[in-house]
Amino acid sequence: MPELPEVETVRRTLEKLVGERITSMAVGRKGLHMARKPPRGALRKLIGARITGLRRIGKYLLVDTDRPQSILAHLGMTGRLRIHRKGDPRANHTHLVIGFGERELRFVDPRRFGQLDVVTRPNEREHVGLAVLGPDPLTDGLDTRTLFTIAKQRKVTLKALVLDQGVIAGMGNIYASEALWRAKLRPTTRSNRLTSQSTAKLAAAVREVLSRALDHNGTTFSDFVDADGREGDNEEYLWVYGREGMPCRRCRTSIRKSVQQGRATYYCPTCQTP
DNA sequence: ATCACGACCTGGAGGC
DNA sequence: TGCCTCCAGGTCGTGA
Repeated sequence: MPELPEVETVRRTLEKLVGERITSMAVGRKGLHMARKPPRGALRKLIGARITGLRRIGKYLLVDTDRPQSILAHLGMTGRLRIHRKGDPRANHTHLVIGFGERELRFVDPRRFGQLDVVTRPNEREHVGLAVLGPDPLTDGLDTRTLFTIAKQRKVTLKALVLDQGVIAGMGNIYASEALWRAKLRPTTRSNRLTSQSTAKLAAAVREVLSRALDHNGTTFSDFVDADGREGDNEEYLWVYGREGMPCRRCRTSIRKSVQQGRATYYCPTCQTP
């Protein structure tokens, strides 16, 4: 579900929590899979703290408090962070409930691929998930020269290159297909074969695809919603993802689907040249 | 060192 | 209706 535009959409709808004081903290007993279990003790110590800001780094969200600690969240595939009223029925797979008087922020994740942790500022970047992240295209920009240098050093497919969080933080499977279509590049092409011109196109395409999706509040393919429960509108603007057999929006060729590294890739066999 | 693959989970959709 | 198989926005550990 959540790639950079979706996580940023959630971040924006969570900003209304700034200034609120944490009055309760309930940690589910079933752990999340990735990182170890959410640190129950460290989370409970934040009762009484006040929210001072919401940040996003790649696909990670940071809930800053007026203490040195921040809550770190990653939504994995099916994670949701939503604001509820205290009495609302609690969904299955609710892993964390942060109370703010009459309101609650709930983290729900059926597949349990998400992550929850507590990090200490200003060393939050030492967290294993954040330490490896490359530039975030929307906050750091995406420098063509840097991307070109990395591409030349490696022989991964372009699909794998743009999905690598150490290369572009925040890219995911939907927008990887979208960006490569936009840049007219074949997903199976090896990164070391990129020219500086095509790298520039790719960098521009990445920025464009992500900011456009953000303008539409993200893509709801099956179940993404923001913190207020609203779906994103970007699905109807997708160029290739999920459009197998439908005409390419540039050249009318039938869009193809293939599987790369176990993940669906969509591309146009005519205008995305190998 | 680099790369591709399977594992980790649950639930929804579609076939029979 | 019910059972089975397949598929899913992410990341990490393994083995080649």
